[in-house]
Amino acid sequence: MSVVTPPAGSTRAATIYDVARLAGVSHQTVSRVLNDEPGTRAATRERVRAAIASLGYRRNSAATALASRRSHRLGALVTGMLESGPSKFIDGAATAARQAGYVLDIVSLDHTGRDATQATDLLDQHDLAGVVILAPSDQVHAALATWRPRVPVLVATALEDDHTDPDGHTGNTAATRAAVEHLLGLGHTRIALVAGPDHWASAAARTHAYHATMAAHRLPSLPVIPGDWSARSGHLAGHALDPTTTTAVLAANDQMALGVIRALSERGIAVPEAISAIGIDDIPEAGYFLPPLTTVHLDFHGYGHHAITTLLRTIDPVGTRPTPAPEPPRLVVRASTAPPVASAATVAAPAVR
Amino acid sequence: MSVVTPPAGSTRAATIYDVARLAGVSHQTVSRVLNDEPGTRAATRERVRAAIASLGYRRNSAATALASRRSHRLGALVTGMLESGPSKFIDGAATAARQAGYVLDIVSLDHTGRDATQATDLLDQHDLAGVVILAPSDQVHAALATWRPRVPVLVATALEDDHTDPDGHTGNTAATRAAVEHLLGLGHTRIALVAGPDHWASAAARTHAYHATMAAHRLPSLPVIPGDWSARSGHLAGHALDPTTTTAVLAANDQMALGVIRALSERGIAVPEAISAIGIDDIPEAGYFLPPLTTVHLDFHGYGHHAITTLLRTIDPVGTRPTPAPEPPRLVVRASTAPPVASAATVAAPAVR
DNA sequence: GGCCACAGATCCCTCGCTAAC
DNA sequence: AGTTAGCGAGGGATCTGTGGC
Repeated sequence: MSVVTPPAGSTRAATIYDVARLAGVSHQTVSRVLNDEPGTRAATRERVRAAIASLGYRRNSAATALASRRSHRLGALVTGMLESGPSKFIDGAATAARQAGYVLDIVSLDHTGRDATQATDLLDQHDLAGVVILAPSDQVHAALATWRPRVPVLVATALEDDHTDPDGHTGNTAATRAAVEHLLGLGHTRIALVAGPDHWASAAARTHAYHATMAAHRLPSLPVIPGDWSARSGHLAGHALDPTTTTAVLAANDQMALGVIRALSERGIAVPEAISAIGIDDIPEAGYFLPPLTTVHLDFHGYGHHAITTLLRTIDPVGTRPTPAPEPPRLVVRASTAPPVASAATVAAPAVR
Repeated sequence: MSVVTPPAGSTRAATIYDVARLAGVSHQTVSRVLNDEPGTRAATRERVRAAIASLGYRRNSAATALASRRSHRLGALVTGMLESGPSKFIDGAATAARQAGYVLDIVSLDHTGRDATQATDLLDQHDLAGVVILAPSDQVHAALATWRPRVPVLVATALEDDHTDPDGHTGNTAATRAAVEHLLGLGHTRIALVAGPDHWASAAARTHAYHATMAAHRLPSLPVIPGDWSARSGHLAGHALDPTTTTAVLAANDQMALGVIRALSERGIAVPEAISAIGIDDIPEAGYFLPPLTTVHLDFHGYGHHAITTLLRTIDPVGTRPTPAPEPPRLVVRASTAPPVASAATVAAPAVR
């Protein structure tokens, strides 16, 4: 891990004036060539291009930004980068940004929203063309409420999106519904939820969707078992589960589902024979759990990509290519779910076989 | 997922000239106050501060960068953001950058090094103070070979680091050695390796360390089983394993270890009773696998943090606080490893009990 | 009253580029 | 196609006021 510093006496970087002199044109002509503006003869353009190449000229984006009052930088205010969802989102966003010739400035924030002011200061300061906020927490929302950004802002995973929009923009609602209905379809009626942390918007959306789906099928929700996305919290939840009143568990993400399965295994409760377990997200490892986890695939990479292109479209309506829509949530049935056994567990509903 | 655009007629952002007029001083005085330079009376300074606050002034970083030829931006050229290691590394890096008042510009690159030129162009262009490269692949290295950056560059996870430095800066060597020696200590001698993709520097380092550690103990290496970091490839590897000549498996990361364990379970081979399995990385889920995975914890977050502060120290030797060193790799013994059974498996070495 | 030293504030030019003429 | 004038800041030289002798 060593730092390589460029040679100290390295010559000053070339400017458009240097290029202009070498090509025998005015600096404005160089500017025109750089920006693909009309008004230069093909021959001139070629001469300029050659000069650019021979000098190794790179445009100075600070000067460009200053003069044009535009920049090719996008900000991303991010919470929970370590979670698999957010990190895939960022990857998709960074990729989309780069494809469009932008860089993504990452400003990470913890979920408490502490230092939110410092973060928004940074964003305000660094002349960005737009900002994507992936701040799934209420507290971050609150901390950001007073912020008056000067550039277009896209808030991904906002609470309201998922509650009001039946399609669930970030897929939370649709994914949760798919999971619950899969269990319902197998014949389960006593379905427990291990929820994500309340203050995360997507956790709240999933919890909400669980209740809504159960209600839509005229089934009572079971008391929600709280979790914090981690396998550890799923493990705790799995120990708290009452196998006499529950035949299936929906964990709000795959990591918690893993913890639940391990807890049940410790208690000698077989999955899926005694209790079915299902997750949400479809992390790459989910298919290799014991048993392989039934879950709902979510296209976080696509959401990130889509967020950036959506943002870019309002910044630069003409220059932005249409973006492929993210894939809708997709149920992936593996081996952790099965029909309930006709046993004491099915207290309320008559056993159907 | 909607874009909020600031009111169209929003007033032009305040400049230092506006601040100066309001405070009744020259713009240069404002500049001094902004940069905490000496030479302003306390009373004047307060007046300027008040004007700044009342106008909501934010300095324009493009103008600052242009005029001062310095920026508060760091670039990160990143490959494999989806892997858990890199994403933690970036989180640590982004946090460290923000603490130092910098933002991290992420430019993501796929591991083939395709588009490397466009990526380095982006980096060259965006007047950065320095660049961190987390490009663990040979191909990226090759693509970058022709790049002559103008700013200090820190290459994390370079091949040579791990091979020449016994401490293994990124922990690969030390972690691998710890894993192998743990198995050795349990009495295993027939230890197989499921390797990461060759072209990743850290995979190569781990493979190298495996051979070196075996050799140091005068034990033959077993043929290396190739993998690609994924649980899927671990699963394939687990099926390829010969249980008659192998008593333990080291997987180069935890995901592959998961796949191996699942494959062995499918084949009716008990872990750890028949074959021990160990991973590297200690992902948060590792403790909840069945059985809980013995692995080596790696402080990726710390590496990222450390990379940035190391880079900043060469950029701004005085202004950078000393950084806490990343934690060294640490063996985490859980339940997937056990002494070998005295059976046919121990062909070469006499069974020790 | 004149001279100097010096902090405190100002003036002008510059950075590299875009935009209007 | 070229000329000229900014964009918003920083850097150094320069001016102003104060106090000491």
